[in-house]
Amino acid sequence: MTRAKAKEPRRRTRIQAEKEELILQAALDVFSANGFRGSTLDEIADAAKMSKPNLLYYFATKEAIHRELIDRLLDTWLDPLRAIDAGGVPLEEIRAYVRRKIEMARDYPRESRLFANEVLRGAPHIQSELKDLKILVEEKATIIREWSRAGKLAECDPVHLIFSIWATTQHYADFDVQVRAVLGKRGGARRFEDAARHLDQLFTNGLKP
Amino acid sequence: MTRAKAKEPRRRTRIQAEKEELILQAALDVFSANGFRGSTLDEIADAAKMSKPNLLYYFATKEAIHRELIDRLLDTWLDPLRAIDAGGVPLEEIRAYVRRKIEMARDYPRESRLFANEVLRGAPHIQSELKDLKILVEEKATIIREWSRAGKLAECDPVHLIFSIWATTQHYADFDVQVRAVLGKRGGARRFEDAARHLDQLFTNGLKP
DNA sequence: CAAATTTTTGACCATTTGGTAAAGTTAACA
DNA sequence: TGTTAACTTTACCAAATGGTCAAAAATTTG
Repeated sequence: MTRAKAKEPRRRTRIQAEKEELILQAALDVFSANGFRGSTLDEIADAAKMSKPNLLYYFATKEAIHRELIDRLLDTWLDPLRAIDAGGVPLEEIRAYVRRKIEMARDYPRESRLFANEVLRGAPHIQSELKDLKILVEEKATIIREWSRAGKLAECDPVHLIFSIWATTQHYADFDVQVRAVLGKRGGARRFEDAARHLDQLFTNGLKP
Repeated sequence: MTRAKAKEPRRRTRIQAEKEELILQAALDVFSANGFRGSTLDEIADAAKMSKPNLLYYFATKEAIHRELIDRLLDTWLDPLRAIDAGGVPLEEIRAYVRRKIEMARDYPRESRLFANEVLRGAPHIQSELKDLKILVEEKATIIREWSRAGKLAECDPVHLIFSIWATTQHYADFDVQVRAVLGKRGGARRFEDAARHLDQLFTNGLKP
């Protein structure tokens, strides 16, 4: 007995899996560059090399595509933060977190921009996710606060510290055009290495000579 | 003799000045929240409480409104950076720059978001301005490099340091929704003060205990 | 292979979009 | 105050937009 009722939903076909992935990649390009409202189904369909009705065969609405992208994004976006280990060496844990975040900015710039776009316009689609985020941040902030209290880390506001790490690292994805314009030729491929070295130094020692 | 030729352009009327300002304020609200492509003339007209054709009497196109906003923005946006003084006390100059930038994020969040939106989507309208920016950054980077060399400041990559200052401060304007969601009640009004204190500490001393 | 199912297409639609034309209304100045 | 220029409105347009539908083409399955 393989399938009892005809009404039972068929399992996803090979074509479904392939085309859905194709669409999501195309949509990630378009949404991350133009934001939700600034993107059109025609653009996404073009980028995915299929007709608009064909695209709408796989995703019912423009919102549905966007939602799927956001869901996938948030799933992995916070992994580096989750990985902060209360049992580790405090300063090393922070430095490793910064390193992981800058690697994400380098490897997933479109995801970073998708998220930035969303938050910039008031996070209309991720209100509930922001609550989870708050909980996670508070958990890690407590760990960092303990570290400071124990003298393993300089006195600091842990939540604002996390903001600073997000800001400095994601900057290299979100403001990439500006970063490359300012760095000029020098910015070619080395920019993420240079950034990583700079941030490591900054977060560790600051600027006091 | 008050005006020689009839063809000579009349000077701006009171109504022109008022309405143009009204439109620009409305457009700043809309563009900073939705980006250029995501904003509509109808929305801007609504926000400015006038009809769309009336709005187009003052600005020929949607682009014209946006351009005027961008021009005004860039005019003052870089003042804090320009103010860095080679003759000042190095660490104090940097700290003062951070302070000025966080004040701008607090007082001009819409402008910050307008700029962020523009850069996020590849800076299509400010290519030439990015060149000026590069020149200014290089000028100030040279100063900072000298300070480091003279032992007045820790060794650092000056350009990436400027990026870090931009990122950390503008974060409070661009990601305001997220910042407030994570801080919760505590974030009410104190968030900019707390951020200023935190950043001062971070950029001065880093995290090493 | 043929039937059943999935995928793709082309033609279409209502709404929204940026923008125009022309006539009507208000304000300024002589 | 009357005329001229500035301002505002109404009605409108062509193109783009998100989305639908039915039929055709391709694929899977018995």
